[in-house]
Amino acid sequence: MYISDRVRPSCTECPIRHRAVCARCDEDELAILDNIKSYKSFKAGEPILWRGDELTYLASIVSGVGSLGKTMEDGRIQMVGLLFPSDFIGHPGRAQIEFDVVAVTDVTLCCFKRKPFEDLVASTPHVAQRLLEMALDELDAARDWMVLLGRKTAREKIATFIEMLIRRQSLSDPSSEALKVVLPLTREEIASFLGLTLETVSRQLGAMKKEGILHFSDRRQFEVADFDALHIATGDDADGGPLF
Amino acid sequence: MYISDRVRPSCTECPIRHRAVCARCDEDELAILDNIKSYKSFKAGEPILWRGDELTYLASIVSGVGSLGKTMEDGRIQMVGLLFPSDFIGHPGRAQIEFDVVAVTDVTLCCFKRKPFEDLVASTPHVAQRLLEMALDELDAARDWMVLLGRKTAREKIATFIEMLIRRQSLSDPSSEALKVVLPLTREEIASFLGLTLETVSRQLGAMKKEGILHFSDRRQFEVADFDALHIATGDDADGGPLF
DNA sequence: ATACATATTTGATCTAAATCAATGCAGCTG
DNA sequence: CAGCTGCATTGATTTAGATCAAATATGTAT
Repeated sequence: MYISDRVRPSCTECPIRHRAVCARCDEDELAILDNIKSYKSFKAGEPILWRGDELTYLASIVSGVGSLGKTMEDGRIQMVGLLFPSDFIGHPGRAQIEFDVVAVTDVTLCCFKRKPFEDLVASTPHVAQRLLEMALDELDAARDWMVLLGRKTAREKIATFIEMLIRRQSLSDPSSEALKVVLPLTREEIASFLGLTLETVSRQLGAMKKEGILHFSDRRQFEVADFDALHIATGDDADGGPLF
Repeated sequence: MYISDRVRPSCTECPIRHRAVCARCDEDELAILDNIKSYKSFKAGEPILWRGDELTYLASIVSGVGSLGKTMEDGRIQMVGLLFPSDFIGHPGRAQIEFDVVAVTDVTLCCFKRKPFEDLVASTPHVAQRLLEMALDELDAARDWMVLLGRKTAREKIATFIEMLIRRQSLSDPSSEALKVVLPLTREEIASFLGLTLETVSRQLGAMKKEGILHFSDRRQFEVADFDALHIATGDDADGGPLF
């Protein structure tokens, strides 16, 4: 199975502190980060930030899964990203956030005070470069997701989503059995992520179960029994770029 | 009408050289950039880069309009961005490009040799920071576009697209009459950008003409006669974030 | 002008997925 | 254990937009 080494190669380094950012930091820089950090926890379902909120902190996810999304005036929701451990929240250099951040499962964040963090970015070129790399990875991932939203069928969306979950799960826990998948999201949340409705998600998962591609042990837990069929169903070519 | 000052505020500065990157460069840095730059031109319709191409240059658009997109195995195409003057092509720190770049109109690029450009980024913190800002702007724009692709109706997509064009046109040419729009794209290209088919694009434009929202002087040129109606049709709230 | 290629419009039909509407199934709580 | 409450499935129906199919401009080359 294809696992990208391009997506946040540093995310298993520096496991205790703030993995995403500090990959190349020396002890002095780590000390600064430690000084301005604090941990915060959120229960599943709780909003973390709302569109337009003033950002006094930037944060990186320590544990749990969050979502980044936008709600339209009439209530339609589109998720634009899932936040896994080591993912970053907030833009250095921006005082506001443009999207809603919600805790999907219980979430723990490592928060950095914005002002001193930005000072560190300004005075430490390799941190700026690391953040640039991360932003560019996310930009590519967002664009791949645009292809999914604009052109893929329901089946292809679901298959792609499952492949992405597998990739992210084995990245954050390389010891885990690769083909056992735990869905952190409800059908409705999956639907908001894929630009579908919850019924369509349910039907497609049901169909893939009936076809023997997935073996469910529970409504939120299954094993991929036929990875080739799953991959073919994504509509991507063999080495299709990594999504998230 | 709402014009964002967040989108590339520097794009009218430094008009002769390479506006996007050099906003804060001093004369020495500009000299380095001048040294490693060269101009290249492409005719409308020509491919500029293909997915997987080795990048020996990074570039910024001087004139014309380009597109960034991905083609699926079976030929389905999704554009993931339009490239206007001052937009940047290629990721510093990446040897390959993940998307197809095509000249939509005749295009002139200002190309920088990759290696020395990356050296400049590494040794010049404010350039890295500028690139980070640009990447984060594009990331927000890409995410807003995900909302469009995942949740908006055909009508909303078209209206949003026209608003975006107005914004970009008046950014690159503030003297232009804001509500006169020249479509640089064919119906088919608009469709690939919006996740629609060309017939649907044609029908929606036709309907907006009949409803008096747009006055066409030519198939590729029209005036927005009723901006409020257009904005309402986007489905965004009043101060809806800037798209591209 | 004539012919040809390329965009565009317009109409008729089809279909994937949305919507509407129950019903089923866990995990909790009292 | 009975009764909620919040997911999840399943079925019937509708519909926005895709697909299929001409017809009509527009532009360019001969």
